[in-house]
Amino acid sequence: MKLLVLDGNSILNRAYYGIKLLSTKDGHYTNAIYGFLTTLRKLLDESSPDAVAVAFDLKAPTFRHKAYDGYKSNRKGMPDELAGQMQPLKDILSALGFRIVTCEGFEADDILGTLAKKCTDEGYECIIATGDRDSLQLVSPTVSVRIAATKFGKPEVTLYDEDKIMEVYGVSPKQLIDIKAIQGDTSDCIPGVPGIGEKGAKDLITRFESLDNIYNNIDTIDVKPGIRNKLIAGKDSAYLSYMLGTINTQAPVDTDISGYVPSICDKSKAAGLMAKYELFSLMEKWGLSGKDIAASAAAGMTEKNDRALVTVNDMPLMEIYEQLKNKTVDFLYETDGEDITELIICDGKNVYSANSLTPDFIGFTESFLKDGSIKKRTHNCKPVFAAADKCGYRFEGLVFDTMLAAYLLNPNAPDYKLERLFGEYGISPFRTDNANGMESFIPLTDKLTAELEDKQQMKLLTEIELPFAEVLASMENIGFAVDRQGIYEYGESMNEDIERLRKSICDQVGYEFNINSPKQLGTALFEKLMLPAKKKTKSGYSTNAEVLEELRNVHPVINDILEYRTLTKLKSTYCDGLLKVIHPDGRIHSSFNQTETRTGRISSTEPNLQNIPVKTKRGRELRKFFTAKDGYLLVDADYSQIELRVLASISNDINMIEAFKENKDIHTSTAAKVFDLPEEMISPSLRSRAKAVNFGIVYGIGAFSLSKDIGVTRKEADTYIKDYLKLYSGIDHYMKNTVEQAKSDGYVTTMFGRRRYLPELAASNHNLRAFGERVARNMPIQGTAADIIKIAMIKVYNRLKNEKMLSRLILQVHDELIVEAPENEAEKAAAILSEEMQNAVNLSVPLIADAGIGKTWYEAKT
DNA sequence: TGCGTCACG
DNA sequence: ACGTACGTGACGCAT
Repeated sequence: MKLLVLDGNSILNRAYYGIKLLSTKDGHYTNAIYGFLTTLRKLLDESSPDAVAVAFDLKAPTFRHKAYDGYKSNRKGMPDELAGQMQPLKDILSALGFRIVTCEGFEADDILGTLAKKCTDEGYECIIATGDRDSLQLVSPTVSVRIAATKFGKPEVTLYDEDKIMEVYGVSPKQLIDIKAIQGDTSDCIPGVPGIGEKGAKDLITRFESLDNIYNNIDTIDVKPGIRNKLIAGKDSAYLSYMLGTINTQAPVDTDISGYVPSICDKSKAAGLMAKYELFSLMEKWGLSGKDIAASAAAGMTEKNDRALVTVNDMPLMEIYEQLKNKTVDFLYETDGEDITELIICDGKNVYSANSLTPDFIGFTESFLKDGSIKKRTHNCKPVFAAADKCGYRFEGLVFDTMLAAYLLNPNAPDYKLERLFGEYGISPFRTDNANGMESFIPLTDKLTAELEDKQQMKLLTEIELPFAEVLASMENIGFAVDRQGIYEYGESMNEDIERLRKSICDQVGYEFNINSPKQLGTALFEKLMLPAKKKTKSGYSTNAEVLEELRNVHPVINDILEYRTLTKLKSTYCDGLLKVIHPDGRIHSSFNQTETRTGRISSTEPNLQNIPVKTKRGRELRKFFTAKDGYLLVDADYSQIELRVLASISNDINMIEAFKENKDIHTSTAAKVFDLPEEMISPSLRSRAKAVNFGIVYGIGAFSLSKDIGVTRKEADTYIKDYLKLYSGIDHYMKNTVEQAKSDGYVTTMFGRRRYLPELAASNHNLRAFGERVARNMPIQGTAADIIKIAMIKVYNRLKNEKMLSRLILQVHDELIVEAPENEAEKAAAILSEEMQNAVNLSVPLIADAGIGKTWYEAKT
């Protein structure tokens, strides 16, 4: 018989602090549960015990042995985010078949000790798993301790047997109590002998074996007089500490070890609970499947899945098409990145499948996709739009997309893979043939539809995200023409300068090193050259531009390093990086991700075309190599101050609305108000301070950061903010109101109903909560602006198609749109672009978007 | 793989 | 008492 005993509290604690906060979409924290269960799984796999007991402290304050007032009084209570995970964990453990042991008046440690002793008495093996080292004293030839920690989200277990303890501590397990009796332990309020610490205690016990030995021979042992005096003075404390430090082995718990053999796992209950807490990755590890979730439907926990679908084989594809006309269907597909290679279509009863080997597949696919009378629901529609676009027709009749729907319901999710969504929404995913893929997909679409309707987000899906996917697909297909030779030569032209700077820097430092390594650079600057180090990072000195900027006048090498950084960044990320992704057609086809950001913006990857340099002269040069193809021009328009205009509108602030209605320069206008000067008196420096405040407001602001940004004292920055919020009292009111609302709802929304859940607002950690409050203030602004430009893009895209123009949208950079237009269409495209951008939505302030035209991005950007 | 850094809105 | 503005992606280094 082999017993595994866990110290539940300490393992839960380690798991909590070892894994970043995870939470379900409705804000329930789950990181500690996750960590505990992965640790337990690892322990079971490693030691295959016959019986398992999980010991927990009871909530009530507990005292070991006789009451002692100071005992554990300085231990902080556990944070709410952890406390809330305790009961769900116990429920899951019970469902998995494990027995939980608690004991009034005794700590988990005592339960471990009691069960370990019983095992020893019975001749059983006992494995203790715990997060802290108090239990090491229990180790014996048949009792081992496994110290469990969670590092980087992964469980780590270290085995401590008698040899290992001797190796690490140089004493036997029992002597650890003697050491602790002298050394004390502040976290457990064990006083020890005042004045003797870890080293002294260890030395004494190594030499004299035990506390008793020391005190029995206190006058004769070979120690310094100071130590002897401290020992004599601390004798009572030492023996009290010995008692406090000794784990009780007589706790009144059930010591019938056979009673801890796990009972049969209640699979549906366990699966239901894991689904409830969205711990899908754990389910597989615990041998639970989608069937178990389905089984938990009986308990009302998850969706039941009892559709009977009929797989239809051998029907000619065109007959299938006839069958589908005017119906609403669900379909799933495969692509090779270019064409659609497989289609599985279900009309609610029959499942039809076809692939590129089926006769007439291409013709069927086109008929099916472009027939708007067939209403379609799918998962991840963008590649379908892209495939249709490549074949020269439009994909029509799309009414639902589970990927986009799930993103709208919760933009915080780790991904939107179908498999994960089946789990999250409690639907059996684990049957593999085509028809049964549908059996899962149909209830998923039904469930997501109901949730979107419940949250009034259906319009957001059908009027924004679905048509927007088509726009993105088109932009990806078209791509952005570049001057390959130009980029190459630009990159080559930097080589000399980079090498010159590298030499100069190494010369000045005095030895050769890799300037690209922040670690080596830190050593060179702050140890070799002895420059004053300002900030530190986790792994050493900080060497970022902000730090270096302050050292500019301290040493001439700094200038060279800053320039070296700029040039190598341009070379590696932009020249080398872009050259790698130019397609044979001479164009760059970035991917636009529609489900990546928490705010509703899109992101751009491989390459990222949303961060092409513009701020510095040298960087901006790169934009001369982003061009229109022969006979075409680029048309570029960007919104002026869209976020502040959105803020003015949603906060309904009269002063800011007024400023925008009069089409004033908002930063000058703000400066005039905050500094109480006429607008003509506003210097560039005052304007730029006001600009920083305006930005800060949008980001959720703090006086410290603002002062750092604009180089004034914290107090001054604080005054600016206060004055600002007094002047724009509507904004002040709106910000307070938004945070309050977010705290009661658990989420914030944009003007168009896009949501972001903010579990951070419930955190007890001050910084995390403050972060949540800033996000609450920022997301509705950034997100509404993102909604608006999406609407504008849909309008521009359709207008260009409807007017039978050859001009096409090719890029969006958050508040900027670029169209590639035939030379003779450019003026008209520019007019359409600014018109549709300005009229995309109706705010209580005007939206302004000015367009520019040029052969390159550099020229076209106004 | 995580970190530090830096490019953009 | 505590740390310090929102949202992204790519690169090179070090582990």
